[in-house]
Amino acid sequence: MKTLAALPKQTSAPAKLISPSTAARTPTRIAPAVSTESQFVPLIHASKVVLHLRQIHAQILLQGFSWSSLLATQLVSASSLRNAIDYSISVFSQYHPKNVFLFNALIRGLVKNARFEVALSHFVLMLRSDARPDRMTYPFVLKSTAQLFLRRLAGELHCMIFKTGVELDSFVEVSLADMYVKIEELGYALKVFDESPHRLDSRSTLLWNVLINGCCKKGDIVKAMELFHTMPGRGIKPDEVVFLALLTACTHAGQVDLGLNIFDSMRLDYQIDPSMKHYSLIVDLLGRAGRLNEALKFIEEMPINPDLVIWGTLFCACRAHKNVEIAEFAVTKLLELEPKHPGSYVFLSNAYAAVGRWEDAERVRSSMQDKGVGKGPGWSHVEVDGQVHRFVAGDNAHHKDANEIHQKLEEIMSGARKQGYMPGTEWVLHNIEEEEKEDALGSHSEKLALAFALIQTSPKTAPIRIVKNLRICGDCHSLMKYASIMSQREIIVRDIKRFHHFKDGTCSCGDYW
DNA sequence: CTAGGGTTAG
Repeated sequence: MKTLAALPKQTSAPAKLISPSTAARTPTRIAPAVSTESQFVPLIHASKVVLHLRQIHAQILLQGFSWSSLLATQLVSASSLRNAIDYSISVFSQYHPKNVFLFNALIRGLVKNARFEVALSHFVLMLRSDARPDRMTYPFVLKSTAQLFLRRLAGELHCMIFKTGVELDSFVEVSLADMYVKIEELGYALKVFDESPHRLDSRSTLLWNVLINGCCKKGDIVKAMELFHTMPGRGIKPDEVVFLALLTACTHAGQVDLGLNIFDSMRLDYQIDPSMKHYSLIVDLLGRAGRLNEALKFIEEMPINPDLVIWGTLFCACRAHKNVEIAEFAVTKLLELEPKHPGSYVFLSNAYAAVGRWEDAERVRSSMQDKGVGKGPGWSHVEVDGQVHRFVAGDNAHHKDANEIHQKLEEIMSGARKQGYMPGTEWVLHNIEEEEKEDALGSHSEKLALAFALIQTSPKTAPIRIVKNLRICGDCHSLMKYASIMSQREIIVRDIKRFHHFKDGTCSCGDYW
């Protein structure tokens, strides 16, 4: 099959294509390119499946001369949004020369599909090409950098934006601030915020949310509340998202009453209807603090029907506080919801296991795998010398340093045991998503990442920074503390909820998270 | 004459 690159380009040979002799022989080919393009664009947008896109692609190929970067861009963009990122990459690589639109479409698609490393490598290709990154490029590049915790690149990108005079519109600013939040440089995030001409725009709620969320993630609820309270005075209307951040922070800080006040204020002072997420945060807030009866009462008085997350949250709280009675009630409710909610498997399986119904637990677990509804494996990554290394729970066999990592892990664990570390088997059953198989405890992805980083980096250098896609489990949390003592290193884990700083045997979250 | 965008939480 001919590749797109091999086809004559419309701009390079127009004279030849419309010459009378050519036109006479191939009359269908003299239609103006513009009309051909405009004919394809809506088709691409209307395509629901990748197969359609491939058919359109083939059709465009048949009319080779009207192939344009616009169509290529549309194809790349449409296929990436339909979960066919590999097809996007192949269209992208076939079209030359690549302009800024094409690069942007691909980078955006890669980010939407969580292929952050690949997104960054295409950004590098872009820098080496004639296409110059613009204000549409940076939000995605910044997002990738943030996700991968690449602190050095973060600064370089900010410089690049500044030096090349890319317009700092509110999108770029939000992305910049959020990147600094995610790499835990709250000071820089605040600087971006303070210098933003958009921050007092009534539509700048997002920028405020990013900052407040940053404070919450770091555990600085005082600063978060301070920022929050300055919003109305500046004409910024808090939205439902900022309350999610604040309530989560209250839960992590054990500030139950503050959280309840914020929840009331959200409804009464700001007229925001709580969503299911807000309700489950309150259940978590009460539950974690051991106020289980109140949590139950709260659920029963909710104006909407509690979903499985709510019952699952209550169930986890009951287990932590060893309240069998309410736990069983929560399990009953979870069972009632089972047929309707394909996402309930993790909770349900744990609930069965907790009441000793191992066969049911196993049945749920395997049907979860059959239907492919698992939340995906836990993974962690860690950066060493600018390279991102990713680890998946229980599976480091393919890693080239698998033996060394395993050995190092053994060494850490036995050292920790001497200092009082007890492998926390209760976490095997805890609802920390997918990683709870017994043998997986010793090979959780964050442990693998830690061992790898300790091998690869020399003592007393920069902190080890690990990113984890789920919440860190209690056993790993405990081991990290011992590891921070033995290695004399600072270890930072950014999990899905917040930052954990391990130093000299303690964690910044105060073990309540 | 020009396609494409940011916060919770993947």
